[in-house]
Amino acid sequence: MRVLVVEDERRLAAAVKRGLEAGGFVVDLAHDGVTGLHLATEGGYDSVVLDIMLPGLSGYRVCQQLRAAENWVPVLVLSAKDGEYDQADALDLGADDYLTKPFSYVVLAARLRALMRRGAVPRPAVLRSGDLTLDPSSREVRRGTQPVALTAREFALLEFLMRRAGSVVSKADLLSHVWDAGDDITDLNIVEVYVGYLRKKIDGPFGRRALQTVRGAGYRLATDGG
Amino acid sequence: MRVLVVEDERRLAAAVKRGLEAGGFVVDLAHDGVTGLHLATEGGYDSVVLDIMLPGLSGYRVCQQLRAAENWVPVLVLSAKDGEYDQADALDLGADDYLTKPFSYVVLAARLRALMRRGAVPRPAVLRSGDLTLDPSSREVRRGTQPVALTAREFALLEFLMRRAGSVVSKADLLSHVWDAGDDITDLNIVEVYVGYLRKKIDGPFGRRALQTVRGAGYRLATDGG
DNA sequence: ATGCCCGCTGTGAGCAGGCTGAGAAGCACT
DNA sequence: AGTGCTTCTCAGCCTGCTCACAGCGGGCAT
Repeated sequence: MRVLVVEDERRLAAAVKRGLEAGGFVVDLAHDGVTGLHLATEGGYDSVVLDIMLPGLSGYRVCQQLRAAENWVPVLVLSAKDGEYDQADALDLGADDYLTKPFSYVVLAARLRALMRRGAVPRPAVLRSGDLTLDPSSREVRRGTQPVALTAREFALLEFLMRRAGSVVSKADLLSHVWDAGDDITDLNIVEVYVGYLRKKIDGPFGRRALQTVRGAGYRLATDGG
Repeated sequence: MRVLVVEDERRLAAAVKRGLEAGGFVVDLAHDGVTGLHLATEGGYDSVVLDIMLPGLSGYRVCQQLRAAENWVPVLVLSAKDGEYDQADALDLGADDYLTKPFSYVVLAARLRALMRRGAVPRPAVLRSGDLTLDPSSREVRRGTQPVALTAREFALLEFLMRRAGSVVSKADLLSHVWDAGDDITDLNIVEVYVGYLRKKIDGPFGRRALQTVRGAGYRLATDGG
């Protein structure tokens, strides 16, 4: 099993290499994002371990570009514990698993094996929940074949919910991810307002309820689109 | 397998030649764009390695002219790591792969082999969206059979949009790709102005809207030409 | 049954994003 | 120098998005 490890801190990289080799992997190293991306695109790896903080091209970008090039090699992202990014962001960008530093090589190896067992699973470029589809690149949303016109904010909200379809997302989460965290907006009502707008547009006038309220917890987008 | 390497820096060119010959390729060198273009047009190569920064005729122009002459030999473009151009530009102009310096000869050789395995893939010489056509080599644009006269800037803008027809392109992207990145132009209004010019020319006076505004995101050229 | 939250929605102000007309500056060609 | 075209800046306008607010209603606990 060949693994590519992309990590700029040389000592850590070497340690990971040794750790994984001890676990029976064949390991190649890259010390910056650009090299990493090229080696990964080159193909031939069964999985890629990707640091987020990289000089030049960040791990996120690497992952994003890999997926954009339709390369579905399993990617495990490493991040510093106190990083500004979180798991959700990494998974959104097409990573398959996530580990915060410091971590144990045993755990890393085990997760890699799990990923590889699953193999390279293509993720469609378009999000789908039942007959509701959202294409991030063209910014088009359809209910069945019927196009749905959304404003920028509504679109961002729906995209976020669809990426987490099936799980409950709290209003605070939505506020911080869809409304640019760090702003001094704290009134959660705005989320309720936009959920209302969205419902009007994606659930027909009758009864459908793709976007469910989970009282006291948040909202959940039905995986079957309502 | 015969490869033409076009690279003005003699030492690097010689090194690449040695590296590829070690990998079993037969290598010819050209040290400037004009010679490179002649040798490549001459034919007989299974692939071409093309530096971007070349005296006289840039690698981009060489590639463009090759394709305009319906020569579909696989082209791999080399660029300096900090170059102002990016992968997308190279691929847009008809290159088949892209590598930033510094690179390893092993990787270069592997990629060339992959390219040759794929062989020469003709790309349509003319871009089309519905009844809107744009021919990059003759610089002609037609709506149906009706020719449309565009200025240089309008043409560049339309070409860029047509290469990404169906996806939303942000104004910032347009600004950096159509208006020569690196300039200190930051006022996005110029994009709006040119979109206006373009619409006047490619959408008739009535209702057509090939070039859609996606508020808060950018513009999208309809794949069916409006 | 009652009261209290929590969530929903109608209203309207403010404003950002996008469009356009006018015109200045630059360039090519005569 | 004159003409015509292209490129770009600027300011004003308009649309409709975004958001705060306040009142309403339904569910839940007591």
